[in-house]
Amino acid sequence: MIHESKARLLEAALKVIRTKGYNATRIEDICQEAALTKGSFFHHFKGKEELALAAAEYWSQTTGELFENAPYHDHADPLARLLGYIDFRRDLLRGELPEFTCLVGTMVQEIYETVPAIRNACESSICGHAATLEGDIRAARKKYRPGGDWTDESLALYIQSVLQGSFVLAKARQRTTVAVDNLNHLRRYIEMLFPSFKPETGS
Amino acid sequence: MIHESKARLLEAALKVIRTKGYNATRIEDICQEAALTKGSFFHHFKGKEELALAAAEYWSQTTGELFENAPYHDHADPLARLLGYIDFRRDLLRGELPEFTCLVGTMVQEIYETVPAIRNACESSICGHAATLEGDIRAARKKYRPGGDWTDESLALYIQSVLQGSFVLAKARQRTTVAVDNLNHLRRYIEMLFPSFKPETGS
DNA sequence: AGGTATATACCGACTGATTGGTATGTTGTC
DNA sequence: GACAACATACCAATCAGTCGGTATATACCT
Repeated sequence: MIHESKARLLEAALKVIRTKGYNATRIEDICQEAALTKGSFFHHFKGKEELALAAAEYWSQTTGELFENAPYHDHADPLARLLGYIDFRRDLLRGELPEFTCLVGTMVQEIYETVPAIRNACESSICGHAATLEGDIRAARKKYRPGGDWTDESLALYIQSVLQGSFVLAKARQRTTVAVDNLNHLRRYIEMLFPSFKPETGS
Repeated sequence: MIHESKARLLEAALKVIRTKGYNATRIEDICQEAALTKGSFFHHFKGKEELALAAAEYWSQTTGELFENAPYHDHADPLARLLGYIDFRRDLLRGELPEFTCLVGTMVQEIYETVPAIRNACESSICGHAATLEGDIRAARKKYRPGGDWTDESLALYIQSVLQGSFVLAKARQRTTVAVDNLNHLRRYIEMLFPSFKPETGS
């Protein structure tokens, strides 16, 4: 089991980095947010970069669990599961921006050229999550045989791109509505990609 | 007319910020890139924040001109112009990442909560650019009368979101292919949104 | 033409504040 | 007493911003 103070530091890191970005985040900001001191911080982490790696790992795990346990998996139909994922993502767009924004998407923009280790961690996190959608996409394709020249992977990554872009625009506009509208566009696209699919009644 | 050294500093700022992000960019990095000194920098700009605002303004202007003079405006059909824009954006995805990546999209992720003035400038830049698409979208809608519950503005912003998200994913994967695939998905979506449109022959 | 005043453009040494990281504790627990 | 978990004082490096100074150009006066 992970130590409580370490978990507090990681939670604090998520909050501060998602708010101020990685580079502007001072180690003492995180300590303050976690109500601990630098002594404790450097006891648990070698330095800022190791924290970022741990935070990305922690992020992958916690969000992974969130999506694993999400209700959209209950649909019998694979395409319904995929659309359910979109709806679930849309429902997550609540509260303040740093609460629903993506940690690794924020970090990778800053360090993609300068800190390869963090970039790799961000890539794993994003692409690993995208990969969880590929099974349903493949199954939906097999079932509904849609046309079009695209791969399962490219659609999964497209979905993630729309999400990441929605966060950027939401930050620029300081409003959530753009993100909601975008997910509605995305949902419509996926529905149109599978014209032979008839949506179930109900939510 | 803008002073040559000031323009050099702005160009240098674009390059460095797009590579390292805003916060990690040191004023001396920019001076070095521009082959000038801090004395010159502080002669032209009050400080880092004023530089960021000037850079955003400069970015809006130069990219504005690029798109104004782009060939996609030559199409007679408004939807062909919109699709031409997508193709044009796809053709821009050449060279190294910092060369085709968006300055203001990069900056806004870092400072959206901490520097309102820069955030406003980024919002203006992105939304101002998006607004240049709305005319063609509106005209295409009038001409082709598509169904669906969406607004001109939301589609324009969706297009920008896909672009911004593509940059994030491209940075994470260190490859351009994701971005190209995404624009192909986006193009397909727009084509499907307007089912009564028959694409012209040719490019 | 010569002289001088003023402003712009630029240089580079310096400073003060910040901050990542360290070193040295102190406390609690097995 | 040994070690983990934290605290605190401190150090060294970095960097935004300052400041005094130089070079060049233009304008104005005599």
